This record gives sequence, C-alpha cells and structure tokens, in this order.
Amino acid sequence: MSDITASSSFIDSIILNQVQKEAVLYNEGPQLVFAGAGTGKTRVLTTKIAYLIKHAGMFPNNIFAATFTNKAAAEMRNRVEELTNIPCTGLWIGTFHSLCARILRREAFKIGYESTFTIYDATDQLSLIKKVMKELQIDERTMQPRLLRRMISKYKNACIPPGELDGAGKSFFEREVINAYARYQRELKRVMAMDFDDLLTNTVFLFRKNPDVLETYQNHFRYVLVDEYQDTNLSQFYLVKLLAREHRRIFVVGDDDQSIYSWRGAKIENILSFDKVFSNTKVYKLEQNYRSSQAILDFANSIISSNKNRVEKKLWTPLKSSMDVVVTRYRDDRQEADAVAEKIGDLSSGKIELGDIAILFRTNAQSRIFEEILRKRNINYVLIGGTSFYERKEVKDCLAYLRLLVNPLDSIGCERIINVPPRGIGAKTQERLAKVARNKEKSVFEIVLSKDFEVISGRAVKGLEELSDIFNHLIQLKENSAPLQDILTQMLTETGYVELLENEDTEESRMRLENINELLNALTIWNEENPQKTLTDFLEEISLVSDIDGWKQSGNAVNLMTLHCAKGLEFKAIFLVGLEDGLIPSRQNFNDELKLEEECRLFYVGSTRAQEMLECSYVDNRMRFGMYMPMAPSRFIDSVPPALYRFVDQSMLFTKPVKPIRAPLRKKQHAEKRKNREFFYQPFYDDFSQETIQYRMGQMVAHNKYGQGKILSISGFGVDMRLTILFHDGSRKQMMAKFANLQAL
DNA sequence: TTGTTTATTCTTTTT
DNA sequence: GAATAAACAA
Repeated sequence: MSDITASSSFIDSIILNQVQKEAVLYNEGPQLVFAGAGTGKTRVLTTKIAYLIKHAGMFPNNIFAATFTNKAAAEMRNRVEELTNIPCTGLWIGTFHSLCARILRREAFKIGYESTFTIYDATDQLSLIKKVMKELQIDERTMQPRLLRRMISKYKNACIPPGELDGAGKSFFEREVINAYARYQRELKRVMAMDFDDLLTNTVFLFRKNPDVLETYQNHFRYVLVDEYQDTNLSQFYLVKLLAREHRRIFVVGDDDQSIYSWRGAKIENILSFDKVFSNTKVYKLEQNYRSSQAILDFANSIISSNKNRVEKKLWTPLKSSMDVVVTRYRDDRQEADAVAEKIGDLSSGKIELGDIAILFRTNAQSRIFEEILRKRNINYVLIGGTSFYERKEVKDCLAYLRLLVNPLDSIGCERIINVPPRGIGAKTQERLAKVARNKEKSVFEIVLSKDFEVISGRAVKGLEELSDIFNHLIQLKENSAPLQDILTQMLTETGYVELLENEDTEESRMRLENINELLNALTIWNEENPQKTLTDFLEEISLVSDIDGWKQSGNAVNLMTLHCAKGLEFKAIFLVGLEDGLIPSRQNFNDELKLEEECRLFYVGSTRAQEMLECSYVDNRMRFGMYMPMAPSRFIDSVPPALYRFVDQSMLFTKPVKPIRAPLRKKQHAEKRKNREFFYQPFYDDFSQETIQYRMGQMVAHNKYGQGKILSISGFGVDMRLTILFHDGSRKQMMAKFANLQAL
C-alpha cells in the first residue's frame, strides 16, 4: 500500500522534519504520535490525510477523522483539498459529536428514534432533569440538579446504560441517582431527544447491538484518525476501537501534557495506554517546537516538569535570542486590567497587531473587567466564549419554535415557548394540559395543536387557541416548503414577539431585536448556501457549534478567552492573567492531586500559546462575588526558578489587609459589600484619561519642600487632579498634581 | 396570572 | 455584580 517512490515527490513538496515524515509515510498499523505544543501536529495530520487520498488509494469518503472543534475540522478539510487538489466534501472530518450525529441520523430507527430527533444542550438537559426530579419527588435541596447531571454524564461517558446499574448494596443517594438516570433516559426517548453525551454513547450502543451495522461502518471507514487524543473520553475510545479493531488502520495524535478536560470525562489513560490496547503500535515523539521563543519554552518546560504522571519530553527550538518572560504583581484586578490594556495599546502602536495578542484567563467571569477597560481605552477586542449567541433567551425562544416544527414531542421546547410571549397560560393550566396529554398518550404540544383541551378555563383557552392557530399556520408554511426565514418571520409577527420588544424600547430590548435579526440573517444565508439541507440540519449545526468555531483571527481586535478555549491556538503576545491560587489552580481542585496536575497543565497550555511574548500576572486583591478577596500568587509560579522570568512588582504600597467577608451575612450582606468596596478605595480609576495614572492612593511620594509623604486621596483628573498628602511632619496638604512636582518613591 | 421587588446562589473549565 | 429563584402585590 505504501509506495515510497510514488509518495516521496508529494511528501518532499511539504516541509516536514524526519519524525513527521516517518509518521506520515508509515502505513502498516496503529500509530501514536506524541506531539508537544507547537510541534506541527496539524501539519502531520493534514499531510497524512492528503497522503492517504493521493497515494494510498482512498476516497475522502472512506476516512474518519475526529477533531476537537468544527473550526479545526474546516481548516483541515481546506488544507487537505489544497494539498491533493481533490474536493473533500465527502471526508468524514468533524468533532466526535457531529460525526456521531451524522451516523445516528442515518441509523436512528435502529435504536428507536426517528432521524429528526432533537439535540438537547446543557440547559435543556437541566430542565429535563429538574422535571424528572419533580416527578420522582427528589428535593432540589437534597440533590442539586447540576450534581445529578454530572453523575448521569459520568455513567454515560463510561457507556453504562441505567439497565446495567444495580442499586443493591449502594447508598441511598446513589440509588436515587440511578433511579433518576433511568427515568431521565426514558423521558429523553419519549420526547425524541438526545443530549450531548447520548450522541456518543448511542452510537456505541448502536454498534454493540447491531454487528451488521458495525461491520458496514468498519468496512466503510478504511482509516481512522483522531486529533487531541489526550482529551478523548471512554465512549470516544470505545467508538474508535470498534471502528478500527479489525483493520487496525488507526492514527492518533495528542499530548498528555495538554490534557485539560478530565472534568468532562476525558481519560488521559487513553493516550498513555494506547500502545497496550493496540499491539505493535508505532510511537513517535515530536519535540521540535516551531512556535515559541527559547525563553518561553524554558519557562513552559519548567512548569510542566513538576508533574509526575507524564511521558517525559522536552520542547526545544533552534531559535536563540528572545524576550524575557515577565511575571507582574498588581494590587487588584482593576489595576491588572488597566496595565494590561495600556501595554496592549503600546504593543499595537509598534509592530504587533491587536489580532496577534490574546488575554487568557481561567474563568469567564474574569473577562468583564477587561472588556470594560478596553472599551474605555478604545481598544478593539473580541470575546470568545462566555454566553454564546445561541444561548441568548430570545434566540433560544426562536429556536424552540423551530424545534417544535421538526419534533412535536419536544416537551422542553414546548414548555419554553408555550407562554412566551405571555398569553395567559400559567403554571396551573400547564399542569392540567400535562394531565390531559398523559391520559391521551400524546404530547402537550400535540394536544395544543388539536385544540383538544377539555377541562380548561375560558381565559386560558383563548391563549391556547391562539397558539394553536399560529403553529398550524407555521406547519402549513413548512409543508409548502416556504424558506425557513419566512417561517421564523411569520412566527415573530404572529406571536407578537417583535411587537412586544419594540414597545418595550429599552437598551436591552433593542439588543434582543438585533440578535433576532442576526438569527434571521444567519438563517437566510445558511439557506442559500445549503439549499438541499433541512431545518433539522440547521438545528443540529447550531447546537453543535463551539464558541471558537465562528472566530477567525482578525488583525484589529485583541482576543479574550479562557485557557481552555485557547487550546490549539497561537499568538505573538500572550497576557496570562489571574495567576493566583484559587483560580489557577482552582480552589475546588486543591485537595485532589490529579486535578492539581491538570491545573498545572492548563497553565502550561496557556504559556505555550505564546510565540514571542509572554506576560503572566497575579493580583493581591480580586473582586469576586461582588466583593474584594485577598489572593495569593499561584503555587505553580513558585515552582519555576526565578532565573527563568523577570519579576515586576506594581502593587505599590497600598497593602492594607482586607478581611474576606463570606457567607453567613444574609441581611447585612448588601451593606457589608458596600462597606467593603468603600473601605477599599474611591473610584479614581473611573475617570482616568490616558496619561494621568501616575498617582495612586497610598503611594509614597517626595516633595522638594515638604519632604516625604503619603497620598491620602485623589480628586479630579487630568490637569485638574488634586492630591491630599499626609507628610511625615504630620501636616496635611492639598495640592494640584500638575504643579506639585512630586517624585514617586 | 402577571410583573415587580427581594433573596439567594454563583464561578471553574465546554462538545 | 449578575443571574436566577422565591415572594409578593395588583
């Protein structure tokens, strides 16, 4: 199969190092590539696929390649097309979730679904779990719905259906979980929906229960490739094994040092024991880094070297001279954000574009202060992640209407919109409807459609009939294959959704209208680009998009994202902020050795995103839950030898201890929060104009007549800034900043 | 039944 | 400080 003479011409046209080349050309069995950060992993993968198509006689259609995001998949598809000059629309490349969805749509009836099944996102999932809990009379105070969701997800990740779980001998709590899990799965099937985990596990179940189906796919997928293999979970492992166990043409790439998704069920063991599962695996190690400067690599290597559970490797680069890695200490998150913004301003007036810069943080909540300050300084930014477009209330409402047109059994969707906009169908009415539906063995939505309400009071009937008429009209439009955007527009006008928002006329309502318009646009464009696809396809695509998918690196905006989101990306300059104990590592992982190591890897992943410049920072005090909390620098920075970075202290002299004010305050909480904030300092940051931030409260200064003193307060700004200073002789003076001619100490 | 105010929780990270 | 749940008035 591998014709080296024929292939070498093609391979030679692509620049690959020796190891990369060997990995691409070898074709005799399972392969595992350990690819450190920035070692050209994507290049190897795309070249491998191109090689298979061009020289190993495979059709794009016969290749199954799982990536971590749809964005990565799209880029790789393009790259392969460039390399081969062969259209690759047939190539099975995508996230595990989308690949599985594709398989499940075809084979749905074999596992008791129709091909139009609905995909439930995390929010829908939680709604259904709450509903199940109510039915089972499980108190939300004894078991948090989120916890139950996590437990269920755990079972699913391991591909254990509720039927295989035995409650005997288990704790009461566990029995309740199993019970709820069983009920939840039954409900999902009843409403013809699958959650994210189901997409993977149901595919595995499909193959396990139908050997003939499995065989078809085994024969069809002649090569199986997996990117980011360190972040696959058990069900993904089973899937890959099922597909590849006969022909053993499997190629996986990953880096155990970049495994950061164990909380989502990822098993680092998958990569560490791959060669034991697939015998005679060829193992490759890519260690030459093509991304970062030597200083950054030294720093990163040092971070990761303190982890015990890893395959030893060390990144290196032939590049020599480089900028120091900087670690900066700030007083608080506001100062941190402000200083970072200022540095970004400086950088972007030099040779680095805004788009080459990223601010990375641990939690989404940290983004807000950066947004605020970047806006104030008129620096363009893009925030990747956070609450995505498709999670907005108004967008989800629209989608719920559309979902019901495809799947009238979708009870969560129905509950969402039955009284939105308000049409007098409250909790009582919905309860009664549910009863009627149960008696007639139909879904609530079907009852509404057929206007078969029975015992419902006059007021509610009016609203229900209205809804019924609207939907019957929409269904008619759909059957006449009206364009999707027309159906949505119709819905928006007939329900009065738009009218309601227009009448509200607030900043928020205008924004919602804008979002709805954006959705309409997206729908129109999608419709034009995919004339043969259906509403089901559209709904699937948007439920499986990741935050990063829509993003493309643009020249004129700083990128803000979480460390997790940054995986696989690179930037010339990185600001890794909030490097504090409790954040990195997260407080919740303090007491777990393995999770601490994962937090360390997260820091490593963040650092290795940088090409030329890496600046980390931590603060002494951070606003969390609406109040200031004292913070300590991350333990991970302590383990790095000081020689590997340059330390800068910007925290100044304002070091009053701050008491953490926590939980049992209840009624006094509000007042306490305010006090906490006032105690901290007045908002002198609020009106900084670019160049006047040289004075800070508590700062020590020297005056050439009065000697040393401490700044007590600052008022005004710019040329009007006045300082109140307490001098060492006990005198208190107020002076204009611009005339005082002070020296900072 | 609806819209308003008040209390409470929430922060890891995401397909 | 924001989002959500609960409590309340109209």
